[in-house]
Amino acid sequence: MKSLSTGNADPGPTARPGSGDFERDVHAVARLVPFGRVTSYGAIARYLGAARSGRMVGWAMNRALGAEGAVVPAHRVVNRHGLLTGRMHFPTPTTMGQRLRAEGIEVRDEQVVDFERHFWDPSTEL
DNA sequence: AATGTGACACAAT
DNA sequence: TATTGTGCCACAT
Repeated sequence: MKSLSTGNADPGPTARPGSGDFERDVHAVARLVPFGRVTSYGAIARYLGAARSGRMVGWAMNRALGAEGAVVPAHRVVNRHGLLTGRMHFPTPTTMGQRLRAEGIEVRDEQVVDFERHFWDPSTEL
């Protein structure tokens, strides 16, 4: 019985099945990125079967920051060039680079140095 | 309801 | 080689 007065409980925005799975999957992979390593949006998207949906990965990360930025190392996710494209979405534009440096990753001019050396591909490593 | 924008990536020109 | 256009899907206006 519902009895719920008028507006139901409303589990939350975008709580529908399907899209929520994708987002959660992205978070799962992001958490699997080892310390001192980085991956790319495209790599995650491809691993999930959405090779051309890198943008959605970014959106999922954005949500992670507000929801559980502490458990989802979004700073380890950069674009395919190793560029810290998502730095503007962090508390401060420098947070992303600082965190990477704290993990021993060299960051130069908003870009990961030796990106390939630190690159972690879920399709290959996982 | 429709249009525009976006933490990307790739093909075509 | 650089630029432009397209696909992807969700969200903001």
